[in-house]
Amino acid sequence: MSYSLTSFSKDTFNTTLCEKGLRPTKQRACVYGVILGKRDHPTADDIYDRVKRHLPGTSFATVYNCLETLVGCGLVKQVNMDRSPTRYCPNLTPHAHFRCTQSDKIYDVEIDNDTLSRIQALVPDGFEAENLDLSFSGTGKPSDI
Amino acid sequence: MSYSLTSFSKDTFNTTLCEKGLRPTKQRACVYGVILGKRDHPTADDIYDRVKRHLPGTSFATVYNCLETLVGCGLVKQVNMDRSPTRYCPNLTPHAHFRCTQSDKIYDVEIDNDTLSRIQALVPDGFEAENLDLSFSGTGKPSDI
DNA sequence: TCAGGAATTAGAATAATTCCAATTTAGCTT
DNA sequence: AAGCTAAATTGGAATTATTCTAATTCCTGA
Repeated sequence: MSYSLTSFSKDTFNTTLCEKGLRPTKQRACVYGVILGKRDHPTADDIYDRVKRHLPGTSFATVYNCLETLVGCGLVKQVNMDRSPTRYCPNLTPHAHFRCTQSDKIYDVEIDNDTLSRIQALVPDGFEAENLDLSFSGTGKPSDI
Repeated sequence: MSYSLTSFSKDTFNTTLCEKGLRPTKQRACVYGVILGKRDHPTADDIYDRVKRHLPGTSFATVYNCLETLVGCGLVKQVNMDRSPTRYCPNLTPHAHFRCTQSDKIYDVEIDNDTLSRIQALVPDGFEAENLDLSFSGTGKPSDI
């Protein structure tokens, strides 16, 4: 296999899955590996292509299954922008996304703690937010255009 | 027709469309009317059902066409939460959304100007945000659960 | 009233994702 | 090491929201 998880992420991967009673299979490792390997917010389709280069027999269903598992145990995040295909992201820190409408590229946007807590403070009393999603779209880096 | 636009919104509707060289047809008025009439963030499907009660011959394609037109001229906003069907909202002020994962209801969440400008300030130099989307999900009002 | 573009229509097509039933695999037990 | 069992994977069918298409109908302004 030409993809490789660093020993750190291999460890995170194994322990995170095992803690939940899930098996660290080669398909799951590969999906996780390709997401970590090229942090370009790939779609399931992109991931499928990349995974097939390492594990040619892999099916689409497996890619979706693996993604669901990885999202479920918090190893990767889903990024949904409008109606476009879901993208996946290994950046687990709280951050926003910016989509360039011209290149369709997605950029991570840091959220400082102060702004983050102000955002969280918007949630009215009686509501309990488990998740927050912040995204921008517009024209991105000059190099994209 | 049992739905009715207030004279204010009828006026907004007519002038906004006419300004863009678009026709204020009865289907468009009806779609706009049902969205204003029950501000519950309906899906295209919901809107289709409601419109059919007033204009029985209306097709799904028309509902989508009308929605596209209304969104295009800024009379309503699209709300996309995760992968669920697009919802529509007549609240044009900058606001966020909260989805209760138990009832699947969507609530508008006000964003004060101060927080709004802090959020806008997150966008890095060289990027120009035309749109911002902020949404929360979690457990909503006790009455929902 | 008539022409011509705009809007609507029904139904087919598409795209992303999920489901399903059958097979394979991994991780125990012995 | 062999067998067992539940978990994971597989290919293909199904689903769902949405978009497309080509034909028809409707407005509007000459």
